[in-house]
Amino acid sequence: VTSLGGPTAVGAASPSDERIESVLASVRARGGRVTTARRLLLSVLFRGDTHRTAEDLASEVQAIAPDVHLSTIYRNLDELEQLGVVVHAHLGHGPATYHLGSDTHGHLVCETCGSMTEAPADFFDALASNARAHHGFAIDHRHFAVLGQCQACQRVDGPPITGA
Amino acid sequence: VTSLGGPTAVGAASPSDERIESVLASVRARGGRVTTARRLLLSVLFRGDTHRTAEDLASEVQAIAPDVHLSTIYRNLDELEQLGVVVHAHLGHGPATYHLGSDTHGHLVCETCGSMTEAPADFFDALASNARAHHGFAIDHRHFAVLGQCQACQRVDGPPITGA
DNA sequence: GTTGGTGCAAAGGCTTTGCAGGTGT
DNA sequence: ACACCTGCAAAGCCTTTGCACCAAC
Repeated sequence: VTSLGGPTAVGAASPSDERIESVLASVRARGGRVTTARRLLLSVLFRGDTHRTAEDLASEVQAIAPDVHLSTIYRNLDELEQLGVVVHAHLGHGPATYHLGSDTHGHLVCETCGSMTEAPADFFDALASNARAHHGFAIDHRHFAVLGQCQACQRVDGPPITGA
Repeated sequence: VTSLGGPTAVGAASPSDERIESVLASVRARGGRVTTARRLLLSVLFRGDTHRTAEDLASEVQAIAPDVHLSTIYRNLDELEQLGVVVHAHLGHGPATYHLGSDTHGHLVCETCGSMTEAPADFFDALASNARAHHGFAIDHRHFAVLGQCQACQRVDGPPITGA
């Protein structure tokens, strides 16, 4: 079940507004323009739950500006990823999910029921050490989920076939 | 009667022939038929390199029987996966690769250059313990690769911009 | 003869791209 | 004014599916 990702605590002035403006400043500095689609996407990103697909985000943007096209969302997510504002993760088959670059957790995804659990970054420390020591390889535990089987599905699948 | 893909027509039986026949016995036991495509796919699987895509395998089969269609390869790989003979792994974006179920290694894939390194199963022991202890989750380190950056690409990307 | 497998073509799901016209600076 | 960005439609990539014929048992 979900936990992390609730809206930030309410303050006098919305803290996401500051973050949005800060990102838009980077966009401008890079020669980019501040468009409605871009601003809306950012506000949706900073406000909502984590683990949303491009289509989820598009729907939320389109609730306010119905003409914003899915391809625009993809293009903007791409740019935001280059700026380090968001990262996308592949949680098994199906569409990628996007979340804020500040999130450092990984994901455990059940191959049987599709449920997802967040895994703190330090779950991956030993694997990271092994990869670095043996191959000089720096793992990125956020990009692809770790697949496997959740507790509930292990119980169900466990006894192979008992006959009918 | 065709000799195509049958047990080696001339000469002593090879070790893969035995394995092929053993798999085909399981297929028959399950009510399946032994077809040319199926036999050829198996011989290609047992003979060749690991980490081949469905299309790679199709090409190799088609070198002998040009009419075998890619969709037949997919269907047969699917069935072989249910029998535990093969597993497929997603090595980042791009097509899945298939290898023998007896392979237990995982994969480290460079996000920058796409190079792939095999990681022994025990690299994942600590992660597996964490996942089990904290979430009762049984990881399957073979299904999805661990992404990251290889040594060479870290050197190139590492120093941001050193000028000319 | 029955069942299951196959070739082919078409669709499916997710994402990217080409283009012509609109928009921010 | 200029480059950038956008909406739209179409393509692309990998994989699955529907269907009629054929082959294995």
